[in-house]
Amino acid sequence: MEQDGIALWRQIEQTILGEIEGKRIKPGARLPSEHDLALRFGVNRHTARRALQALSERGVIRIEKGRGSFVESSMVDYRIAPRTRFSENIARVSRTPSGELVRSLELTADPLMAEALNIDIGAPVILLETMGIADGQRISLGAHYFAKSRFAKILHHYSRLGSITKALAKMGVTDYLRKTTRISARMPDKREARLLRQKPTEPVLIVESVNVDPQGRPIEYGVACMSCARTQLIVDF
Amino acid sequence: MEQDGIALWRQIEQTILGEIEGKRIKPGARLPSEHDLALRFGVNRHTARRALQALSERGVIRIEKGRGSFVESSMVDYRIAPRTRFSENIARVSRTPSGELVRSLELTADPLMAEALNIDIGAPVILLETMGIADGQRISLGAHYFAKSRFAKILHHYSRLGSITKALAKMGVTDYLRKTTRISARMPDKREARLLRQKPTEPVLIVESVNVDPQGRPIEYGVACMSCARTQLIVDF
DNA sequence: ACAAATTTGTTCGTATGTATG
DNA sequence: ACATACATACGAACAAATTTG
Repeated sequence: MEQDGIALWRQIEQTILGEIEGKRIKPGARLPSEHDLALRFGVNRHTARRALQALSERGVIRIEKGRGSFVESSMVDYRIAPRTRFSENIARVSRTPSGELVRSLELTADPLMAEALNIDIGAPVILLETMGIADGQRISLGAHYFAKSRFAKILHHYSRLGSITKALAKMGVTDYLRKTTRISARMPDKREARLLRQKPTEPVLIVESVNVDPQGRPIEYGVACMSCARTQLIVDF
Repeated sequence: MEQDGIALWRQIEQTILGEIEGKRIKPGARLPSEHDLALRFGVNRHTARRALQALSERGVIRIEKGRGSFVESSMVDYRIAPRTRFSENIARVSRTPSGELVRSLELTADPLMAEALNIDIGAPVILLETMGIADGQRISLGAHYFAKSRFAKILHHYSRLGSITKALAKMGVTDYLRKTTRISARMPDKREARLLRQKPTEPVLIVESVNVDPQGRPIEYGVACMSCARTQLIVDF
């Protein structure tokens, strides 16, 4: 049975996952039938089936009764580097990036925002909530906080340009970089799951970052909530 | 009530969270009672209670009936940088690091391992599974894969030294750095939840990395599974 | 319209190793 | 040391959906 401490079906899962991630099986392609996989790995059909089930739970494949198992459109590698920009990030993997404003509102700085933006607690803050989309797939729900004192017109520019980088450029910020990045994960609330079109039983990655201008002054405090079935963070140094 | 699009209790949750993360309320300390918090924020006790409930679900505080709410021992900031080492990482935040071997076994390289370690599929691989502990709290369950051809004696050295960095040094690898890092999240399986002493309903962060020597040759392929209630990843550039 | 073949889904039964108390 | 529960793995059979001839 389990000769080397790792369950057979897990090994099979890993092997197939590797073939999918390495693009040796392409997105949309049909996997061999359960029967064939069982033959190939020399196991019972149940064991092969278990591996497929696990891949399906990961969102890597989709199983259709009577038809077979199919590789889902691949995960987006979201690169985190000092100059991460959403649109560049998505464009690099030859996908069509698009942003959409979910809502925008004004509020007053709570201690977290105040510290990140280096403003007083209670100072006015503008929040832009955006949906990041790649090839029609909803990738991230981002909350972007700006000090109103400096970026009062951010909403105006963003709604015309559809890009935070471009909106900031209009306001004299031609360059900025990532100062801190904190990554965690949790279960989504109902609203997040609905907006990201994902199951509420699947976790989301939370990426918190502060962007500063070349002089080190805080520009933006952002909290992104990413579907972890559709994205994978890649850290570049 | 919800004057600016974000529920009151969420704002209170954020404010208290900020105070906890900023160490203005220290680990182990008792929070003000629900009644006092309600007075402070000018809301009904139920609203304050909702915020506490949310913090408790996040694992940030622990609520004891009839006694009060207490700040859990704080989250560990786990830094990811080119030279990340577990023990240095934990020592920096003045905690006691310790490692523990969960199990070790030999297996043959699946496509994922083979690519990462630059060896043939099916080549012998040594797996060390370790538990990373900080201040008695279980932080991470790490799977470390080494090519047996080069690191046949890794288990021998690790079991005497209790540190992978030191074991590698014994084998001539005095320096190594992180080549790639991929971060994702998922629900833990039962074994992972049990070993990490966490609820199976709480997600785990998955950090996959390849460490290489200064010449760029792969040394170790690692997959760490981290309790995301107790850790937060910080990316440093 | 129908039959046959293929493929996934489900339910029995049996056996074994591992973890827990 | 023992009993119990659980996950793993194999085997056989049949049901349900889909495709093909």
